[in-house]
Amino acid sequence: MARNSGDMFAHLIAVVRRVPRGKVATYGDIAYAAGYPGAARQVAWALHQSSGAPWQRIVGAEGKILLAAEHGQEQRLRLQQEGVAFRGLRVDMKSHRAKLSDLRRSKGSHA
DNA sequence: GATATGACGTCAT
DNA sequence: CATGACGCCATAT
Repeated sequence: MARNSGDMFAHLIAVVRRVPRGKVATYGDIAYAAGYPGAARQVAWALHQSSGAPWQRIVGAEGKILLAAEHGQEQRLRLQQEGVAFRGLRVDMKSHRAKLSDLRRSKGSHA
Protein backbone atom coordinates (compact mmCIF):
# COMPACT_ATOMS: atom_id res chain seq x y z
CA MET A 1 0.00 0.00 0.00
CA ALA A 2 1.28 3.17 -0.99
CA ARG A 3 1.01 5.52 1.89
CA ASN A 4 1.47 8.60 -0.24
CA SER A 5 2.19 11.92 1.34
CA GLY A 6 -1.41 12.84 0.64
CA ASP A 7 -2.50 10.15 3.05
CA MET A 8 0.17 11.23 5.48
CA PHE A 9 -1.06 14.81 5.52
CA ALA A 10 -4.63 13.64 5.86
CA HIS A 11 -3.76 11.56 8.91
CA LEU A 12 -1.62 14.28 10.43
CA ILE A 13 -4.31 16.89 9.98
CA ALA A 14 -6.90 14.50 11.33
CA VAL A 15 -4.92 14.14 14.53
CA VAL A 16 -4.30 17.87 14.74
CA ARG A 17 -8.04 18.44 14.55
CA ARG A 18 -8.50 16.03 17.44
CA VAL A 19 -6.54 18.21 19.84
CA PRO A 20 -9.18 19.58 22.20
CA ARG A 21 -9.61 23.28 22.74
CA GLY A 22 -7.56 24.53 25.66
CA LYS A 23 -4.91 21.85 25.06
CA VAL A 24 -1.85 21.59 22.88
CA ALA A 25 0.35 18.93 21.29
CA THR A 26 3.88 18.84 19.94
CA TYR A 27 4.82 18.18 16.31
CA GLY A 28 6.40 14.91 17.33
CA ASP A 29 3.32 13.85 19.25
CA ILE A 30 1.07 14.53 16.28
CA ALA A 31 3.31 12.59 13.93
CA TYR A 32 3.62 9.71 16.39
CA ALA A 33 -0.10 9.54 17.11
CA ALA A 34 -0.85 9.64 13.39
CA GLY A 35 1.42 6.68 12.80
CA TYR A 36 4.46 8.49 11.37
CA PRO A 37 7.08 8.70 14.10
CA GLY A 38 9.88 10.98 13.08
CA ALA A 39 7.76 12.99 10.67
CA ALA A 40 7.49 15.98 12.96
CA ARG A 41 8.58 18.32 10.16
CA GLN A 42 5.82 17.07 7.95
CA VAL A 43 3.29 18.14 10.57
CA ALA A 44 4.34 21.73 9.95
CA TRP A 45 4.11 21.16 6.22
CA ALA A 46 0.65 19.67 6.59
CA LEU A 47 -0.48 22.73 8.52
CA HIS A 48 0.86 24.93 5.71
CA GLN A 49 -0.92 22.92 3.11
CA SER A 50 -4.22 22.68 4.92
CA SER A 51 -6.54 25.31 6.20
CA GLY A 52 -9.09 25.19 8.94
CA ALA A 53 -6.91 23.08 11.21
CA PRO A 54 -6.16 24.40 14.72
CA TRP A 55 -2.53 25.19 13.91
CA GLN A 56 -2.23 27.29 17.07
CA ARG A 57 -2.46 24.16 19.21
CA ILE A 58 0.73 22.73 17.75
CA VAL A 59 3.93 23.71 19.51
CA GLY A 60 7.52 22.51 19.61
CA ALA A 61 9.05 20.18 22.15
CA GLU A 62 8.71 21.41 25.72
CA GLY A 63 5.81 23.62 24.64
CA LYS A 64 8.01 26.11 22.90
CA ILE A 65 6.46 28.21 20.16
CA LEU A 66 8.49 27.89 16.97
CA LEU A 67 6.54 30.17 14.67
CA ALA A 68 8.08 33.36 13.41
CA ALA A 69 7.83 36.35 15.71
CA GLU A 70 4.51 37.86 14.63
CA HIS A 71 2.82 34.55 13.97
CA GLY A 72 4.24 33.28 17.21
CA GLN A 73 2.69 36.18 19.04
CA GLU A 74 -0.64 35.44 17.43
CA GLN A 75 -0.37 31.79 18.36
CA ARG A 76 0.37 32.65 21.96
CA LEU A 77 -2.55 35.07 22.15
CA ARG A 78 -4.89 32.53 20.62
CA LEU A 79 -3.84 29.82 23.04
CA GLN A 80 -4.26 32.16 25.98
CA GLN A 81 -7.72 32.98 24.71
CA GLU A 82 -8.49 29.27 24.73
CA GLY A 83 -7.39 29.02 28.33
CA VAL A 84 -3.86 27.74 27.85
CA ALA A 85 -1.44 28.94 30.50
CA PHE A 86 2.13 29.91 29.69
CA ARG A 87 5.28 29.52 31.72
CA GLY A 88 7.70 32.10 30.42
CA LEU A 89 7.94 31.53 26.70
CA ARG A 90 6.58 28.04 26.83
CA VAL A 91 3.16 26.51 27.23
CA ASP A 92 2.50 24.89 30.53
CA MET A 93 2.65 21.42 29.04
CA LYS A 94 2.31 19.90 32.45
CA SER A 95 -1.35 20.86 32.35
CA HIS A 96 -2.16 21.41 28.69
CA ARG A 97 -0.36 18.65 26.84
CA ALA A 98 -2.87 16.40 25.07
CA LYS A 99 -2.46 12.69 25.72
CA LEU A 100 -1.37 10.46 22.86
CA SER A 101 -4.09 7.99 23.78
CA ASP A 102 -6.60 10.77 23.27
CA LEU A 103 -5.24 11.65 19.84
CA ARG A 104 -4.84 8.18 18.37
CA ARG A 105 -8.48 7.63 17.58
CA SER A 106 -11.55 8.59 19.15
CA LYS A 107 -12.86 5.79 21.05
CA GLY A 108 -10.53 4.56 23.16
CA SER A 109 -10.85 4.02 26.60
CA HIS A 110 -14.27 3.94 27.68
CA ALA A 111 -13.73 4.37 31.22
C1' DG B 1 18.47 12.48 -9.26
C1' DA B 2 21.06 15.95 -6.32
C1' DT B 3 21.07 20.02 -3.31
C1' DA B 4 18.95 23.22 -0.24
C1' DT B 5 15.29 24.28 2.92
C1' DG B 6 11.93 23.89 6.72
C1' DA B 7 6.30 26.02 12.21
C1' DC B 8 11.20 19.42 14.35
C1' DG B 9 13.72 16.44 18.01
C1' DT B 10 17.45 14.74 20.56
C1' DC B 11 22.11 14.91 22.08
C1' DA B 12 26.76 17.01 22.92
C1' DT B 13 29.39 21.00 24.04
C1' DC C 1 20.01 28.26 28.54
C1' DA C 2 22.51 29.02 23.66
C1' DT C 3 24.80 26.88 19.81
C1' DG C 4 26.28 23.27 16.88
C1' DA C 5 25.68 18.85 14.85
C1' DC C 6 23.13 14.92 13.21
C1' DG C 7 18.87 12.40 12.07
C1' DC C 8 14.33 12.48 9.93
C1' DC C 9 11.14 13.24 5.82
C1' DA C 10 8.49 15.86 2.16
C1' DT C 11 8.85 19.98 -0.94
C1' DA C 12 11.06 23.36 -4.07
C1' DT C 13 14.35 24.28 -7.53
